Amino acid sequence: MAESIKGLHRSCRCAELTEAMIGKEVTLMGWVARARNKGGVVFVDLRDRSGIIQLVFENADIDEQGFEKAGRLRSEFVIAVTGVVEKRQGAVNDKLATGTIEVRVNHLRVLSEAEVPPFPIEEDSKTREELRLTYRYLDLRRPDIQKNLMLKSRVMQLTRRFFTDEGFLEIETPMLGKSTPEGARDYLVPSRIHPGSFYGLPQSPQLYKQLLMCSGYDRYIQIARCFRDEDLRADRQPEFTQIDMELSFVDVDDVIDVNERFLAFLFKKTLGIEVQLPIQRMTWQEAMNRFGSDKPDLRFGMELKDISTLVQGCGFGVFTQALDNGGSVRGINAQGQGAMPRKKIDKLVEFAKGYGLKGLAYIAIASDGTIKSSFAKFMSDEEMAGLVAAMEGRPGDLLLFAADKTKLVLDVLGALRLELAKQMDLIDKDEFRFVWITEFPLLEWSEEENRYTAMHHPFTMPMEEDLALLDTEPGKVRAKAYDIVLNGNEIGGGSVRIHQNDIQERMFKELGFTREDAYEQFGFLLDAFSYGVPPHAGLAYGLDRLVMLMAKTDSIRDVIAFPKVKDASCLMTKAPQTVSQEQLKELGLAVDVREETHQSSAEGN
RNA sequence: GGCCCAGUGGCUCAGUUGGUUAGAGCGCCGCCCUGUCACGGCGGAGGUCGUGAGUUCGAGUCUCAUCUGGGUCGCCA
Repeated sequence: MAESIKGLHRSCRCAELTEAMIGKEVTLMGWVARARNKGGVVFVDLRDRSGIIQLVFENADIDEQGFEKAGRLRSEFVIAVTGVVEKRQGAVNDKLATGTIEVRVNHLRVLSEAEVPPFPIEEDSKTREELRLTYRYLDLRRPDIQKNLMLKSRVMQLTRRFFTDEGFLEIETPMLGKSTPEGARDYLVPSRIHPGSFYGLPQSPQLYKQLLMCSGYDRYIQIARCFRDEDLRADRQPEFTQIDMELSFVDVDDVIDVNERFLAFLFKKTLGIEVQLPIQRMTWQEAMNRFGSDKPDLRFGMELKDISTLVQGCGFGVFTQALDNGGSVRGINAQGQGAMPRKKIDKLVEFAKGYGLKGLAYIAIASDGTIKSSFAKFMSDEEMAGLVAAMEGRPGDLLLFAADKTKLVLDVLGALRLELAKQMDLIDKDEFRFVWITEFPLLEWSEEENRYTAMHHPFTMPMEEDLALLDTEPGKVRAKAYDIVLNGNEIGGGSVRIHQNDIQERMFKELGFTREDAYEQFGFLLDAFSYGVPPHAGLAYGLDRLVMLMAKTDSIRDVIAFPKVKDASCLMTKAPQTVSQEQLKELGLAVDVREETHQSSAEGN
């Protein structure tokens, strides 16, 4: 039976008690984490978001009825107790922050009884995620998730403090906006007042923040919810939060400067970590060549080597054909892996095939220096020795080579490098290694659309020194775009925006936009620019991903209170669901779906 | 859309080459216990093996399909 809270006031949270409070009477409220009934004495671990304190119930201190109630306490009951803080009479528990003290209870109220939870409420849960997400409200009681969400709260607070102190204004932008077909798929919201018309939920506040610059709010920040209707990943949710900012009268260095000071501030205040400033910078081209990635993990080496020139005219058709087709041949050296069993190498080959590569060539160097290779028979001994030398191969090393279109080769070796680092345990999990990636390509050739698309977005400023190339070799134009990368994860990115009409028009032309297309989609922004626009630039962090890395967890779901699962549904609420005919009618909508889709959402399991 | 992994009592797992009443730890329930803290002792309940079809004398174990969850490629300006 549940009792009232009437007349009771919580003194503090459980783990906020200290030895300094010994002798004081306190009132605590929380959940029963564990009850140990010894017959004549009952111990209860009381839990709240601060941690755990041990309660002692003994006949001498509490009335008969209260003592009997204490004996009936079960896990997850919500209780209120009044008692005196004491130094422990028995052994101390050094696993608890409050392990030297306990509260001797003289009054107990059961505020809420509880069913036995479907899985244990404990740190480092072993329970499968499916179940935890179905009962997310219970999962959220677990100390590790609580720590993550408290860290996220702190990050948001420090973010606001830092940028406010730097003269930024926090301004909200609409959730109900205009759908823009460029980029990710939009989530659409039907309009009741305009049947057949839809709002688009923001993929980011991009256009609004540029408008704010036009309006003179020269430093803007927002912790903004964003939506992208694309497939999920371990670090990707359809609904996520950005730390979004835009600055006027600035160039690349200004944005980088304030942001690296922000990161240093944030990591110092939350994790006590000193971020060395300035943060290293690397051009996109260098990152791709050395690491096969535009978000390189610099916590370990194993850099890629381009051996295209070396294998030119060699006897191995796979290599020469790749070169003939304009591709390249590159390799990595997995040091000390020369004895890797054939089966494991085959697995790596399969891994590479997953990216679309046809195969991997390898040279395994035994500890005595003898060579085992998948392609030695096509090469002379001198050529093989040359390869080994170029890869700095030493006895005991495993050299892996990919030959194909350069983009694919880089992709595969970049992924292979990470995979091998994981297998070889090369990564120091306690290290936080930042790097700015700069000078991204402005445009990217899209095979399926048969045109250039913006790598960042259509308002990204080309580098001045490349402007001339825009008409001749658009693929070679570099942009004033930058990403901030942490431990191989893109945690933020941004660019300087185009504020000159003529450049914007050339940009649209390269993207295959007619003047009409451009005005149809972005007319309000272009108009705004015609009334006086300051040079401006910005950046946005993926807050969830950033906190995920700070919390050292592998899943973004661990830092989001109510995340979606892989198919973008919510196991707890069962969203999304079908709606009534009345609702549809009011919106002027008719639903036309194949039967299969329609049934699966109705029943779970 | 493709590929890979997992699905056995409330939770986490085991289950040999397909073979009689499917096991364990934790949890749960009852009784006992005044210093435990992953408390302890004694006793007990609880599953037909995600679902469906098939192969077989016989399937948790093999085959196919399907559902659920995870990872990943494509996708994510």
